[in-house]
Amino acid sequence: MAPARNESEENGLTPAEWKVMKVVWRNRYHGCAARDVYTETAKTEGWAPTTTKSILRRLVDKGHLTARPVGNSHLYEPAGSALKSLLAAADSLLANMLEGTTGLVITHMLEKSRLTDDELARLRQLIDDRTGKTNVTDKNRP
Amino acid sequence: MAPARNESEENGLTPAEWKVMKVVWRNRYHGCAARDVYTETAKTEGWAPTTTKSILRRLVDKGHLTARPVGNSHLYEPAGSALKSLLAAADSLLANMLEGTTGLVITHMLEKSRLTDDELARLRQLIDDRTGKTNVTDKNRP
DNA sequence: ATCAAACGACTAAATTTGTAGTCAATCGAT
DNA sequence: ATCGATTGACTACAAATTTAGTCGTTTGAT
Repeated sequence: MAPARNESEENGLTPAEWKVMKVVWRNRYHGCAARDVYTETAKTEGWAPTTTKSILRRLVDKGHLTARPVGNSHLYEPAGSALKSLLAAADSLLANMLEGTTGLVITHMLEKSRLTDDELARLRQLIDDRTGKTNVTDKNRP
Repeated sequence: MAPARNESEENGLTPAEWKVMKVVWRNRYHGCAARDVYTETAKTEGWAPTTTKSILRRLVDKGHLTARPVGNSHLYEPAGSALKSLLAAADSLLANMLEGTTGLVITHMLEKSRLTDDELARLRQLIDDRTGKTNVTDKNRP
């Protein structure tokens, strides 16, 4: 016998749920009707409208979205910020790092990203702040 | 009716699978017997030996591990590098980024990591190389 | 007022994941 | 040679995920 419970660590979204959440987050200031989401996911994912609607309902159940009744339909709004979910996903990636991989993975992400000069500068500042305070190879010290 | 196939984008590991893979990767040079893995996961996860063995078998089925028969048991070895899987996981994190989040997420990861000075230096070099080549706010240019 | 379109609730089914039991074969110690 | 421990193969089964259908109700156009 086997009880099963998962939820990908804690607040985890499934891949399909991410796709829906991304649409809602993008439209976070007006909020989304189900239709706004499924017209898009129909194009991008080829999903039937009902598929998207099912996922929306589950996201509400799980507390990732709020649904306010408006007319005959609902207005869906994110319950939390995209950033919070992304940071949580980043944390669970970090949790899987092995010895010596972290730097390489962060490097890889940096390479694949188009950061603005401002973002790069901030990152560089952070690196400067941290250099010398860690885990040094510690050969020669005055 | 509904066919379902998932696999978390492509090569994705489930959370339980990551836990097993991490043990095998850590012992990648000797290889692991099932027992090596389940003594550890029993401690760290509280799993029954059979649970771990099931996951090992599934990982072989999915091609993430190879199993070479040795005596009465098998020697499990990673079919791919940990780094490769981590980079794939990083890519699917990147795929979920929204406008303006990437820098913050990378910053967050950097903050949470203990990189060596060497790694920090490499990262800094990369940042320097990239600064000025992107997405500039583009106000003043000589 | 009528009626088609659309909505959300409910239902459904294949698959995957998590978790573990059973069991025949085998290895190792006696 | 015998027998207990261990192994991997197979089985089990609940919960979660993906994907979508049905249907009563509401709405908007006529």
